Parts: sequence; C-alpha cells; structure tokens
Amino acid sequence: MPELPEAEAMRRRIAPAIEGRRIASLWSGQRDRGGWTARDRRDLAGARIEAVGRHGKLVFLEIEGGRSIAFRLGMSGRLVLRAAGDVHDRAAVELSDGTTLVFSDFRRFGGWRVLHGESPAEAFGLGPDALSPGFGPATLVSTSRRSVKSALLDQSLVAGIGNIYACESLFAARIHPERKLRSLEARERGALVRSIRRILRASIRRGGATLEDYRATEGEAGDYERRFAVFGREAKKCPGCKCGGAVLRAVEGGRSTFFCPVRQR
DNA sequence: CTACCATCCTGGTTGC
DNA sequence: TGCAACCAGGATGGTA
Repeated sequence: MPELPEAEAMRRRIAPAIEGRRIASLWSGQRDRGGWTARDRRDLAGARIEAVGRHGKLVFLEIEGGRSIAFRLGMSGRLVLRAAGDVHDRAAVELSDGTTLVFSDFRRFGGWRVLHGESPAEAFGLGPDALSPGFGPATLVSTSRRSVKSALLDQSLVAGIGNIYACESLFAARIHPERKLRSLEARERGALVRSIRRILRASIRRGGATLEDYRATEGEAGDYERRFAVFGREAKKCPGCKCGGAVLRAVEGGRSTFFCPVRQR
C-alpha cells in the first residue's frame, strides 16, 4: 500500500533524526532471526548514516563506505521513530544517541536488505524513479502487448507506482487501463507522464494517503485518499467531468482496477 | 511473450 | 453469538 508518496512522506519524517548519526546496534524480532547477519552487525556498528534516500517505494539508509540498508515496505511496512518491541516490529536500527528507527510490518510482505556497494535500485532491479528525470514519455515507448495498467505496476519499468496511483494517473490522463501499452500515441504517453508526476507530487504535498492496512497512526497521517477520483470508488459518480458515468471496478491479474469507461478510452 | 495462478500474511468482513 | 471461510494487496515464481 505504501507507494511512492507514502514512502517519501516516511522518508521526510524520519530523515532529520537519523542523518549524520551513527549506528549503535541492530535489532530484529523473534520471527526475523537471521534478518541481520553477523557480518552486518560487525560491519555496521559505529557506521555513520549519511542520508535517508528513496527510490520508487524503497526507503534506504545510506551508510558511509557505500553501504546501505534498504527497506521494501510491501503492503503494510512502516518506518517509525520509537522504541522497538511491538509484536509487528520486524527490525530496528538503534542509534548512538538513543534514537531507534523501527521497521514495523504486520502483513509481513515487506523486507529489508543490507547492501555493500550496490545501489538499491540495482539490487532490487528497479527502473527509474517515477519522479526522476530518468522517467519520461520515452520510458513508455514499447512493443509490449501488455496493458498500460500492468506496465505501470512493473517496478522494473518505472519505480514507485502501485495500484492506487496507477488508477488515478490513468484517470487523469483519460486513458483506459486495459489499453495495450504499444497502442498509446505519443501525446497520450506525454499526458500520462504528466499526470503521474502531477498526482504523485500532489499526494506528497498532502503527506501521502492513509488507508486501511497502511495507517500512519504512529506518525502524522497524510490525507490524500480524500482526493482519490476513482480508487476505491466503485459505482460512485465519475468525478471531474460531466460524463454522468459511474466508476467501474475490473479485476486484472487479481488486482482491482478502478476507472470511468466513458472518460477513459 | 503474456496471461493467469498460487504463495507469502494478517485482520477485517461476510456467511452460516 | 461463535466460528470458519473468504478477501485484499506487492512481489515473485511457476505453469499454460
């Protein structure tokens, strides 16, 4: 559920307390024994965290010496500053000043990895971040027969877009989610990229979205979900135009897609 | 190549 | 009322 805007909101929330500090110790919960190797613990003790970065939905600690700890948030992952010990807490990084960064993930779809020299994007096979200059209309030029919706969810093509923002961006760009990627015209690719950028930025401005599984109860919750045009709004009136249609829900690859069949062609 | 399926996991919801 | 079945969702790996 945390997509790019939620990951960015988390990054911004935790960064000031972490950047420039040193790692004191690494903790993991009972069910994640082995989550840190002996080598990790040895190598990272005392190491300085230079920055908190993000690429797509990945949030990572950049550590001196070209190392990093990358957290993939999955469905319900959160990074919060508090003492570790809740049943859903999976890992924690304790800093020398007493601050603790906790990775809590009650659905356990997320995970974390320590990287030595490799960039997080490389390690996880991610395409360009959706808000970076590396992502543009050219990224969407393709011969692929798959749908534009499934392409947007492919993190190796473009990183950061999940089900929510794929639906919202396609609605904004007036493109039907089941269109084949290869069928998009140049102006549609341009419109889609602009919609993606605009919506992701707008959500970041509001602190991301907060819903169901992903509740930022331990931090300040964003409220961008109130701005959703189609996501989770099945059978409700299509907003933003006078088509008079209702939002439909279709299932593709076991995943819900929300769209307006009148507005999106 | 692509579409589909099950898998991981848990809490909330639905059905009996 | 109580409990079991079912469902959602991101990523992955397997199969048709």
